[in-house]
Amino acid sequence: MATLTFARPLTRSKLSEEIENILLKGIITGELRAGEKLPAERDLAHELDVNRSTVRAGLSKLESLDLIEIRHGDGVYVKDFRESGNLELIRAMVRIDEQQRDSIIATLLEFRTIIGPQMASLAAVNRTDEHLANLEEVIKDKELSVLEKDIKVHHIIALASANTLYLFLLNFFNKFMTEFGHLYFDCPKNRERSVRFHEDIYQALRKQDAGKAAKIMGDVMKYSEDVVIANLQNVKKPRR
Amino acid sequence: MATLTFARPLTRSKLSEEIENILLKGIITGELRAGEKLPAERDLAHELDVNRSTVRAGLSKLESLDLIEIRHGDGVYVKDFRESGNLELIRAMVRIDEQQRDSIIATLLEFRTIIGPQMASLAAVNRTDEHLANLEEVIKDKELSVLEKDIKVHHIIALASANTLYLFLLNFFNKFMTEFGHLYFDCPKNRERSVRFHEDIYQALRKQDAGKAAKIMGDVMKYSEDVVIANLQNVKKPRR
DNA sequence: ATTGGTTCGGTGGTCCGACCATTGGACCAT
DNA sequence: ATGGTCCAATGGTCGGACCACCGAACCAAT
Repeated sequence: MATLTFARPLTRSKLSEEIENILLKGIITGELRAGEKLPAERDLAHELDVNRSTVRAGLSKLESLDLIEIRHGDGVYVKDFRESGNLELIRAMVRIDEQQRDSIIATLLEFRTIIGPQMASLAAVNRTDEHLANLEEVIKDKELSVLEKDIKVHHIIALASANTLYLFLLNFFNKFMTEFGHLYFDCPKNRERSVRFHEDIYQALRKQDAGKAAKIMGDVMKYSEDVVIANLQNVKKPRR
Repeated sequence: MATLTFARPLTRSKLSEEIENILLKGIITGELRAGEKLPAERDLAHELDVNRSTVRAGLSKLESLDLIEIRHGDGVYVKDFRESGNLELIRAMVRIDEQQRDSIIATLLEFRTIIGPQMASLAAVNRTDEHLANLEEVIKDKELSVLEKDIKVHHIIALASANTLYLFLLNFFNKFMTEFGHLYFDCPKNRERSVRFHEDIYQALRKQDAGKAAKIMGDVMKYSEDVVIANLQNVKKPRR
């Protein structure tokens, strides 16, 4: 049976999301400047030819991203996303501005190289037998692709580190991996490298050897960083 | 004139935010388990005795936090926040579960100690004359408190690093600093330490000395980490 | 001239009831 | 067992109304 791995789930956008994206783009590109006051919801609704509820739904999302400030009785104001922007905004920026995609991914990978060893070290110390069992189960699971395994392995390590911050940072990375991981895992050599990593890190965690865990993590992070960055440069579209 | 520095701005909560918090609490505490299906919006509205629009506003926020998944024509499902939670969720968790507050703040500070030097190093290399001028202006501004200066100084350093990821991570930290910074800056000795830091880091950026910038940042991060963690332990409420 | 109260128009927050769009399941025909 | 059709449930959008709040303008008292 054909697998259709190439077919991404289609995203039929909701109207409110279109509103969100219109304003989002305006803010990121700077057309809507920080401090500027947006038209009233009723006016926006009329201009964009949608209902006020729909506008409000879109604005609500932008407020969650800390890109605007909605003041009851006053109005809606654009914030300076350089001061208030959070990590979720990075994903939105990649969606809007494809120009920046490559450099952002490279930055992410560098960052992972910095914090990965720290997280692995913590995990080696704090891991429970249950974490170890879960890890073994994932590694041996024949149903999973290497990419899926890799994401789960990292997730278990983050859980084992018993550090909420690392866990949520990793979730952020994983959302990118799900989207762009193929850049790395399409190559059999890289898949082999990951399988080896999974086994090695498992042993390090089993022995609770923090130093070894950190080194193993650091090495594989550096390796993947180099590979992906090289890939990005290869497929980079030429700019005049 | 009295300053009222003790008076935090009052938060008159919106109804939709109460809905959000009710469900948020349920999810974080585990009462609402991952995968579980929530009652239909119409039923929720009836149970909570608010309008369906209000329920939708609350659900929309939770969706932004990636805590629930809203499926058109199907229903609303609880996600596993350990897999999907992002940094913004940490702030929500601190708001809901005060028990965890101290350990989370400590974690944040440790983390800052790890990435701070990296960011300072990048800033020393990539800073422009404009960054330097802004930095000087902030440091010399007599109107600002040391806490306000410190936040602005870090923000300029993050901007100078020319790294979107660091910038947005720092924004996240700053939101905590605005709330809990007094734990550190109430003490005159710590304020002096920060003033010295501002001057030193300015000089390092001026000379574009990456190594020195990293060391200066690392030292002050470690210092503040130790101080705040000691403070947290002092004010910790005794448990049973 | 400054301070404090009042009014009023504009704006976001909530409510109501209706209809549209999509989904999942039941049922049926092949 | 497969695919088609229909239906009830559910989220998305709509229009219109009213409430809560803010800011500016104005007024009143000192």
